[in-house]
Amino acid sequence: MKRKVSLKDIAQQVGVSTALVSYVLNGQEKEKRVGEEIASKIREAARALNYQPNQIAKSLKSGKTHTIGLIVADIANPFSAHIARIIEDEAKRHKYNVVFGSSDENAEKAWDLMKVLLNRQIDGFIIAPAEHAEEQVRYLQEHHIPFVLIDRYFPGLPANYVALDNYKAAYEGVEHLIQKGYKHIGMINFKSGLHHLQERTRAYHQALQDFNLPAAESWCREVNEDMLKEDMDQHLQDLLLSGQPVEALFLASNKIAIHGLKFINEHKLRVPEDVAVIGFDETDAYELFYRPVTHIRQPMAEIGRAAVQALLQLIAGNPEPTQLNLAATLVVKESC
Amino acid sequence: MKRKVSLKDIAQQVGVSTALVSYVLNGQEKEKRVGEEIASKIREAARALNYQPNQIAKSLKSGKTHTIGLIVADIANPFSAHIARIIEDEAKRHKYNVVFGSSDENAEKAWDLMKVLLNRQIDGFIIAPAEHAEEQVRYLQEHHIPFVLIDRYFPGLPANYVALDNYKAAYEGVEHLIQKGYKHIGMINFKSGLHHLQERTRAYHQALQDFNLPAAESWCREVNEDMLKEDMDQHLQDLLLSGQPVEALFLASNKIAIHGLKFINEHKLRVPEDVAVIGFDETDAYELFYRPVTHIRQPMAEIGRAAVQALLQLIAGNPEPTQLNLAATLVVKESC
DNA sequence: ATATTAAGCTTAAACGATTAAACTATCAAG
DNA sequence: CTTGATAGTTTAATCGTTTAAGCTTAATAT
Repeated sequence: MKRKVSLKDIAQQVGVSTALVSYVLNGQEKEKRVGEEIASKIREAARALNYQPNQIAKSLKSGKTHTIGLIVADIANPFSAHIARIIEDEAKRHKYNVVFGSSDENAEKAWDLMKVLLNRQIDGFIIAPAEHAEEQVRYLQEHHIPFVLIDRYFPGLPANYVALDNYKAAYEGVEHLIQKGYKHIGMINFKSGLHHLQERTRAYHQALQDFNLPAAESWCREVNEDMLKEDMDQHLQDLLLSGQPVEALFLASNKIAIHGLKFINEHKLRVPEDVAVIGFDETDAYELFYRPVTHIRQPMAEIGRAAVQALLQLIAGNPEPTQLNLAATLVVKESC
Repeated sequence: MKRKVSLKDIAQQVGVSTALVSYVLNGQEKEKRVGEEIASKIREAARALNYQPNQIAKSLKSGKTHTIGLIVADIANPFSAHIARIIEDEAKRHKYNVVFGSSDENAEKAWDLMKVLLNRQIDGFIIAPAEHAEEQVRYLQEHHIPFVLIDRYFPGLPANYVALDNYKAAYEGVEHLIQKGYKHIGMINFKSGLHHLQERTRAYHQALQDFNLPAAESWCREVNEDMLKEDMDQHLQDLLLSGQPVEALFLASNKIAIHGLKFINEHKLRVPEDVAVIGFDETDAYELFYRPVTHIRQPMAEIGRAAVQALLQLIAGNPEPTQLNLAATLVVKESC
């Protein structure tokens, strides 16, 4: 790589010290009263040499990198990709960059990633924490490193977060099924200690109870992320093809829903006649399924923007707590 | 943020110079013959203080950041997200990090991004170039900045790239339709000057000609990326619902295919009876459509890995040219 | 006894920028 | 003719590392 043009080169060319060059190029010529003539010579030379400041050097001096570290749960999930993009855009609006990592729902990997990003002196974090990532959160707090959690948080561990009101969102979803007249309602969720997922299950149970509907334990199933297909097939078999199939199914995430819809296709079940479906999050699949799927949509743009804004506040030294549980939207289509 | 522990702190604690600390922590104690005792004291102190080297300072010194700049065309497209993830993983295997940007198919934005990343002293680029990005490529060449193009390249502009053999891939797709007995075959592609897209159209025409099939100009349509829905609806209306509809449709990208499938759903057309479909790239949609969609799959993992490996070669100073046109796989399902 | 070598450590410059402090020249006021 | 202010510039330290070169001290060879 051709050696880059530095302040020194400009200084030499114009015949001044690097200090002057720095002042001029940072628009401090007034405060530091740099001579008109010299100033324009410097600007001229900078342009001629196509000077590009070395951000590494700048960062070393200032301790600021104007960079946000983003750790998402699984970049292969469109949810993560979408929110990453929003965060990138919002950050860019504020002249911040984003560097990325995916923890793949693995606290260990998330920890490594955090270390790597910290060594790169990022100014703060936006993190979708994995299960068992409490220690990580505490580390950040103890070291006074600005961060905002998104999508998930740990109820026992006060921290800034921007998330969904998962209980309310799920409740409304189940309520919708109930109002449509379904009585035997099943649910599939991830088996996970993550609070935001548990809230969805809690809402499901509560809604059934509030409306005095029958609730069999066997109607609420949990699948392992790492053997999703096998688990899904097993549970769907039980729920949909057994002697007493459920009439409606609440699928508590986009990945779960995708598998569910595939299963339904494969077994030529009719939606909503054989089984009504309601999904969570977004995926092309919902619109593309032969009967577009009613689903619970998260306010992605709001989450992303609020997270960036909260983080930048923190970085600026403004410790206003941000703890948002935003509302979801029920998108009614034809699947129930 | 609490001030971080530096080499100096360790040096002070142990009572030696920073040089020794640096040697020990970089495993040069043998070459630089550091005393056994001191060395272990240094390691001890480093652990006790939880020393994390400041990568910014390291980079400033070495001129290396161990970071690859990745510019994808549109991070919202699963194609980009997927390849980004593969590149990230592969880079990580080689102890490299990846910083990201999305050009949103806009050469201007790509240029800005490149400047930003360059100022951060990334060691090299992997770029999916936007249309009209030739100047950018030339800039990189002139400045001897290591880079590898992916997915697309400019035929007139020799550069390293890892891409698909789009002509062959598309030809095989159309050939498949022909062998299935379809005679009136339409195609929808993006209106774009990008070579890789044009190759798909060229293959379509050539295949029809080679097999002596009728080819009406009006069967090959082009849509604008920025008004995709409107254009698609218009053309699909013409192709599928006119007096003389086509029997089969080659949809030349995942986004185009998704819109196409939605249209087909909305208008209750039967696949493949009313219209056979073949898609390009990957999307959940293909598996999820009520009749799983035959499609042309790109070897994502190979592309990503080859690109990283080629780039690291370049960075290491090894100027072997890499110009790969990899083969696609025809994934046969039930849509034709 | 003297030179040589090796071991074990420190010094200081360098990377590229920022910035407080010092310096010089010019001019005005007392 | 001082003194002081002002404008315009340079000097040098600093951020946290790396690393060539230099410095001791002790051991070994001649």
